[in-house]
Order: sequence, then structure tokens, then C-alpha cells
Amino acid sequence: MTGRSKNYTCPEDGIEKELVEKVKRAMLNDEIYEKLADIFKIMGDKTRTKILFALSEADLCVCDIATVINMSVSSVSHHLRYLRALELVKFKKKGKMVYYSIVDQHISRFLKLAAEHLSVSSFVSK
Amino acid sequence: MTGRSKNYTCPEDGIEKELVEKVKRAMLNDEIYEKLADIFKIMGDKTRTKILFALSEADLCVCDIATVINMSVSSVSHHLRYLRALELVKFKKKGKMVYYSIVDQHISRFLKLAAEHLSVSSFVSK
DNA sequence: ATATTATATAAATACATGATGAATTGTTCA
DNA sequence: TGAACAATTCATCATGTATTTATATAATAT
Repeated sequence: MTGRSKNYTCPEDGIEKELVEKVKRAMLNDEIYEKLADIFKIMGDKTRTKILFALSEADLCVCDIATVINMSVSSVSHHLRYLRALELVKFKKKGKMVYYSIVDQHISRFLKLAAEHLSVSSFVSK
Repeated sequence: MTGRSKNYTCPEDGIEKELVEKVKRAMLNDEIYEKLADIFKIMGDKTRTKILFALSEADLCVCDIATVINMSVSSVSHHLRYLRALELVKFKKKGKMVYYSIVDQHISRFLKLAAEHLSVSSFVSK
């Protein structure tokens, strides 16, 4: 009956237990993860990513967006609703048109950064 | 020629049309949006965000992760599979244990940055 | 060998989400 | 006024996804 080696069990071994406690303490408030995930979830859709990209280029009305990304107006409107809900885009009415724009330049920089990262990394290479 | 399909430019006059064309040209390859969305989608889940956060603190085995974030081992394993598939985490076997770690420090910096942004903008954590 | 432990996978369920066309709202202009 | 139009919302269908239970695989100890 040799003693347990250091990486023997995960649940009850001393060192691991300490590490687990340390990491546990480092974790943030649960709400944060929820909100974070919400934002990523919203950006985790091809159509919405396109919309955000398009709006990084110019303020556009709904049907212009639909044209640019080649989707139905209805669908675009639907997605804009999500983006509005998370305050990623804002809008301005002009007559019967509604012009959308990016709320925060961070978002578009964020996206472009990620896109660059992708083009550079192994993801796109194959 | 009322053959308006679901994709038409709404204002047919010059300036808008030109703008739409300009934005259209600025759009990236469709694949990019797909890949981008894939990554965001993966991070767009509370559980996975937590896992990535935990792994930013230390390399951990599956059941340690489960303990830290208080979820079933099975569920954690399931999510780790997704994270592996997108190469956001890697693993090393030690006996019967499997230790996971973050592939790219960018990811954890990315997350922490986003979390900071959140804490500053509306919510207070910890 | 068998038992135990750590992960992984499979199947099942329940819920969330995206796309679409139809109906609706709200605005402009003839 | 009402016809035309931009945008939104509604209803529906189809697909996707998270979690759980149960089972499978793999490493190790007895």
C-alpha cells in the first residue's frame, strides 16, 4: 500500500484540493459569466456577425442591410432586435426608413481583431 | 418587372445604391463570418465561459473543473469536447487523468478583457 | 483476473433559436 | 382619404443545443 502519488485522485488529494480552492476563489461572480456568454452568443451567429460588419462600414437601413448580406428583410429585422436588446446597435428614424448603426466602436474593432486573428491563425488556412 | 425577389435594394436612387455597393465590396469572404461566429458561439455559453476562465487560472483535470464550476463531470466533458474541436483547449494525459489547458493565451486575455468591459459598463462583480 | 476510478460517448429529453411568409404598424405622398 | 412602402411582429416549422442517465473505454490497484 504505497501512498498516493500527487496526481492520483482528483477529489481528495491535498495539493489538487488546494489548487481547486484557489481557482474557485479566483472565479468571478456568476452573473458575469452569464452576461459574457450572452454577448458572445449574440455574436455567435453568421448573420449577425455580417450585420455588425456591414454596420462597421456605414450606417444602413434595414433593407440595405438585407441587400448587402443577401437575406430577407424579415430575418434581418429579427436579428437587429437581438442586437438592439444587447445594445450593440442603435437606430435613428428618418421618415419611414430606420437607419442602424454600431453603438460602440469597440464592437467593430473587436470583430475586426478577431477576424484578423482568424486569417492569421490555422483556422482559415485549411 | 415586378419580379422583386426578397433581395432588392429599397431606395433605387443613386447615393444609397452606391453606398450599398461600397459596403458590399468591403464585406469579407463568407467563410470568415462562419468561422468567427463559430468561435463566438462556442464562447456563448455560460458553462464554457466558466471552463475557459478556470483554465486561465490553472491546468485542471476534468473532475477538478467540474468541482470548480459545480457541474456534472459528464456535462463538463461534453463541453470540453467542443472546446477541443475548436482548438481552444488542449490536454495532456497523466495516468488516467486528463489535464486540460488553454491553447492560446489570447483566449484568456480576450475573456478577461470582455469581463472587464462588462464590469465597467453596467455590472459590478465580486 | 476483477474492481475501481477518470473520462468519454450515446441516447433521450426538453428547450432555444433561426428562417420564412403573412399580417400588422406606422409613415409618406398622391 | 387611401395606396404604397419600410419595418416590425406573429405563427410556424425545422433544426440546434444543453443536460442527464446510462453505458463504454482506458488506466491502475488489488
